[in-house]
Amino acid sequence: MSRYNAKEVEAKWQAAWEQEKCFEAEADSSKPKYYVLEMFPYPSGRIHIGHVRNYTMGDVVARYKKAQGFNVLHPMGWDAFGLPAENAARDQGVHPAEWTYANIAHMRDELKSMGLSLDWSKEIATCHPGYYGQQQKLFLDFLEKGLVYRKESWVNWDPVDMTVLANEQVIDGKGWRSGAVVEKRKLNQWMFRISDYSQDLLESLENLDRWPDRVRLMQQNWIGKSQGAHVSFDIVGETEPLEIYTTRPDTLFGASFMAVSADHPLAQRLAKESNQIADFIAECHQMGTSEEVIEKAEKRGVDTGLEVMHPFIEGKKLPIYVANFVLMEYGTGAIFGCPAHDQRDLDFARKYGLEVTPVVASGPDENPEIGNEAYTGPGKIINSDFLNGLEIESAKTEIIGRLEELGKGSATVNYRLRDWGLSRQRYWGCPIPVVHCEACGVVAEKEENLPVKLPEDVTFDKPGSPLEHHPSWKHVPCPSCGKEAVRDTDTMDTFVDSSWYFARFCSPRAEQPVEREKVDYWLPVDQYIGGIEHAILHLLYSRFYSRAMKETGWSHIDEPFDGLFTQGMVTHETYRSESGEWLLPEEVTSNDNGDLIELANGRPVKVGGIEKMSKSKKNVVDPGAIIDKFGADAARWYVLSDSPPDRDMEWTDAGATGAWRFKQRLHRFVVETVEKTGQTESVEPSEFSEAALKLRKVAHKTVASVTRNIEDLHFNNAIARIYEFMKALNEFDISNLADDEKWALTESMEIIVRLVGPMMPHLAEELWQMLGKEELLALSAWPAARPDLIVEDQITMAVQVKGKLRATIDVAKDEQQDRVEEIALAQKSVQNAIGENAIRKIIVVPNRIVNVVI
RNA sequence: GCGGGUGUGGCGGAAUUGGUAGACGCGCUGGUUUUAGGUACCAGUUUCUUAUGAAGUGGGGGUUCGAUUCCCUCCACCCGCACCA
Repeated sequence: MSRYNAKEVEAKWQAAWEQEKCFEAEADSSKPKYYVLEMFPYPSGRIHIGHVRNYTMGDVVARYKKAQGFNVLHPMGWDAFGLPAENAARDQGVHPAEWTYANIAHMRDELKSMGLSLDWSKEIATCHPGYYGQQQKLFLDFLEKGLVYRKESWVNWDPVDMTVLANEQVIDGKGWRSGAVVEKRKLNQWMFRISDYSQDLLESLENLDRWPDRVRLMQQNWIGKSQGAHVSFDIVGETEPLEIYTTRPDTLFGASFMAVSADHPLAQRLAKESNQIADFIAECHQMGTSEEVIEKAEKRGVDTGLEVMHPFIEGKKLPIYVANFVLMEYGTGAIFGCPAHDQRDLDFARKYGLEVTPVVASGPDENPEIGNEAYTGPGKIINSDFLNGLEIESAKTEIIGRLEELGKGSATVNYRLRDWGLSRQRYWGCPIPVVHCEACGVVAEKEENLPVKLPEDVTFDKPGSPLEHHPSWKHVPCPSCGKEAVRDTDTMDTFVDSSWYFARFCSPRAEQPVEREKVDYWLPVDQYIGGIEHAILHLLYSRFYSRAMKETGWSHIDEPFDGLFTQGMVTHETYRSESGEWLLPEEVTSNDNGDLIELANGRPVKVGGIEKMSKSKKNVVDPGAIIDKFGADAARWYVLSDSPPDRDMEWTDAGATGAWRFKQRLHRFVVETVEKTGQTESVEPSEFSEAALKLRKVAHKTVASVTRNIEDLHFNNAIARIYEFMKALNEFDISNLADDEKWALTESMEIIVRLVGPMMPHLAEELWQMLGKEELLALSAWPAARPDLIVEDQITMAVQVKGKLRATIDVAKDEQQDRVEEIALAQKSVQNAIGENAIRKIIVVPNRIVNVVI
């Protein structure tokens, strides 16, 4: 028998699918649609195993849904703008466009070698003017609707490179290339009004019942709705009060200081008169813009010398500090500090010797000690005049009422979600299609001038943005008055590109952002698959974009992704040489003793932890090499089989080998069986032998469970069931087959090939042909499980005594309860375990378990 | 720091969601066949144990007739934190 040659077979079927245009989808309102989408990749140059895992999962769903009779849209594109292309331009002198398109070409080939059921006719790249021009059109529509506005906001500024840095480019407060201490700077930037949608984005999460709970929870917390209060404090000797936001107005009597952000107008004003404050603010501005850095930093502040009057405690004054842990972006940028009941405030108070007054008591103790831990739990209010004895919630209501009477505060709903700043001072992104005119101000580019294309002749040798430096690009006439004006030289955040690509796929070549009939048919995406790292920003921004596109008439939906699945990462062991250098897995082999050694020189290798694959630790495997070695089917099978799809999986060569072996085994089995048994009658026999019936039962049960497992995206379980089925097939004696047994065997072979189809499509297609099928497997229907073959009439029940397993009994399905008890008690091992003890009661869970309680 | 998650044999994991823990795969051990260079098949494989049992799902505690599953607490690792994508 000739060996299965994966390379030839895989290429053959890929060509066949392409020739038949199997996966090209057209909107067709007579058929039910199913839109499967995996998060599109950034064209970094090569696909990695994470991509293989992600796209294989999507492909299984796409092929399965197609077999179920759906009109399936399964497109692919490229998230092609972004920083790495500019870094490559700087480091290697290659133009971002050239670098990007070369990467796309290579990655497209790699993806094609995986045999994915993608509609390549709908391919898009966000860096193509055909895409970003339409994005500019959307932007102008949003602008007209008031969904975009300009505002000053903070950026990380590298004073040596004279450029804005991304958070990841700031390392320990310093620029990654220059090493210069990074400053916060204010720039005029475009913002999307996503915060106007806070309530809607929050409420609608409830209906996203095909999203993972944890993602919904993370979004809920990110939006961060809080019920609190605004409180005005009179500043001693000033006319303007200090306005704060708090979620704990009930702790107002425990206030011992006020704190404002370094960016608060009050701090800014005082800095002009006080060097100490100015210096402190300058220090705060060296902290970077990320919330993580701010929260982790030591709580510090400087006393302004100003004081406020406590609104309820006669004569009590509280000092105002400028503090590094107060965020200008949240609430009003000012707080009152209640150290006893907030950890940050407590750390701060201990550092500056401020008073700590407990106002919530957890127990009967009327004056609990506060050590170095703030008390944030429930309790009764103490030390708080008219609030004493109240529970926290009623105290909140009470004090807000009193504040309102005094005109010094009111109940307020606050959201943590901030507007989305989209301006980037970079070249490789979508130009913002507006012009700044001295006479007319900010003017939208005329629609007929779209796309505003990126200039190609740019250099990256100067610090700052190439668009800013370009000799002519930015100089254009004002679209309104025609006088000399300048383009906005900023480009859009790449999150904008990925916030509507799923809609563009419906009509990828349209001369407008989308064609309504197409998006009306295809959207929303029925199953979206991608990494958990996008749980918040990308998904939230896309949800906002859908709403904004609805408001501007481009779509009918609020929620873009009906079903969401977040897959885990792929990890690998790490290896180091004797001298401590990281080694690639392919540089490592094992010797006769099973110890790992370096392939090059035979020296021992130190094995490190299992970590997320990363270039820096070299624990990466190249999918191209894997596919070359094992074939695409084996690679696909392995990434599906090994771990639950939402969890991290560890890549091991042994695992891939196991997948390869199964592929060979299945191939050999079908080939040999067909050789021995030949063709079968197509008419189903009326009677089956016991062995044939047994096989059929396994086959149909497998259909039922694999179908359910794929619906639930539990691919690893589907594969385990297929392995069990394979075992049953192996046990089936194929010598001297009667006609009915032959028929049952053929049925089972067809079923296993069909079930394997979405996962190992090339092998399955090959075997399908071998079974005499004319139609492509890719176009044929999913098998149905016969209900009469999947029910069992005998059930094995467990018998426990005091919760410990003592016996199992075989009984008829749905056997009478007292009969079950009788059989259970008749077991010798059960009697032994009961011994002299009296039986207190017997619990019988039908068809499951008997528990004798003594 | 804040928010979210994960933890089960030597390894990846399963457990119909409160009902026989370890399905299935890998690895390993023994055997059969001899494939001579990722071979196939059969048997075994949680740990301890006086072979009767006992313990066991990251540690500790709790609820329950019964807990991998629910609650509390601690530990370890992972993801996100608004300019990486």
